[in-house]
Amino acid sequence: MDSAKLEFFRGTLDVLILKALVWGPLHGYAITSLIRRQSDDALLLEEGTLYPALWRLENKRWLDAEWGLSENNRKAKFYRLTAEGRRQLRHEVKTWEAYAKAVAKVLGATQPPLPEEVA
Amino acid sequence: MDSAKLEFFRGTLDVLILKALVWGPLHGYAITSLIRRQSDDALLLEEGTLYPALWRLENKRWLDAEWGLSENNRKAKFYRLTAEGRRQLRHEVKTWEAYAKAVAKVLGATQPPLPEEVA
DNA sequence: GAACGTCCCCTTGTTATGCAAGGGGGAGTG
DNA sequence: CACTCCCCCTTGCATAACAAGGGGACGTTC
Repeated sequence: MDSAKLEFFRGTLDVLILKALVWGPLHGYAITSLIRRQSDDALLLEEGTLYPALWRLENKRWLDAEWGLSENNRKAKFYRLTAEGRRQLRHEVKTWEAYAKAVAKVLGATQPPLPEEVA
Repeated sequence: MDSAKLEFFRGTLDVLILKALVWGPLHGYAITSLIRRQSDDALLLEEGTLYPALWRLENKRWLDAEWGLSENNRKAKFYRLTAEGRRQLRHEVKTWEAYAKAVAKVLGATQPPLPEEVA
């Protein structure tokens, strides 16, 4: 099947990026690869999606950035979680889990609802 | 915590509506209550969200609608799954499950990625 | 030395979807 | 009478993700 589009799950992007940076400072390209790999190629991040998102998160002080050199000796911008970013990550993970669970409940229902539930 | 906003999970709405109608034809208000109840009040559907969505789904021929009388003897528009809507439901459930699983993989990772995965 | 693939950053324009905030009306209850 | 629940709908807004660009530098291959 087609690789999953993030479009369908707006808001998931932020938490994925925050989570990726838990492993240490990464540049944009590495964030993309990391998320792709850890999701077994299911989550493919467009660059036109990633960079505005990074800017957004940096603007909220959840990330800070610093220019440096990549492993391949190229100019690259490294992003790092701030303390607030770490808090935000915990919060968003909880939000995601609660939401996913709620959706799973509805989608997984195999018993028809009681009549008064429909009324 | 604040009740979950669907905003964070765009696209989930359609599959939830489709699933709700598996139990039989329902009017808009009943769809809202059903989803709310089955999710234990986690998923709250705004009317300004629901009705445009219903129109959209009807337009795609996944639903058809018919005026009738509610359980309380009021004028109400009943929506019903079409055959194509049923197919779509199965498809979207799979998409959701794959996506949720992929996100869970990334968010649930407890081991730092191997260096070459980051490079 | 030209061409190609990989690495790395970014912008602009478009589209869609969910939200907020309205409006209307009818039935039943205190 | 006022109020709450039931039931339908619209308009305007914000914003996130996509598509589709552009740029540059390094390595390897032919």
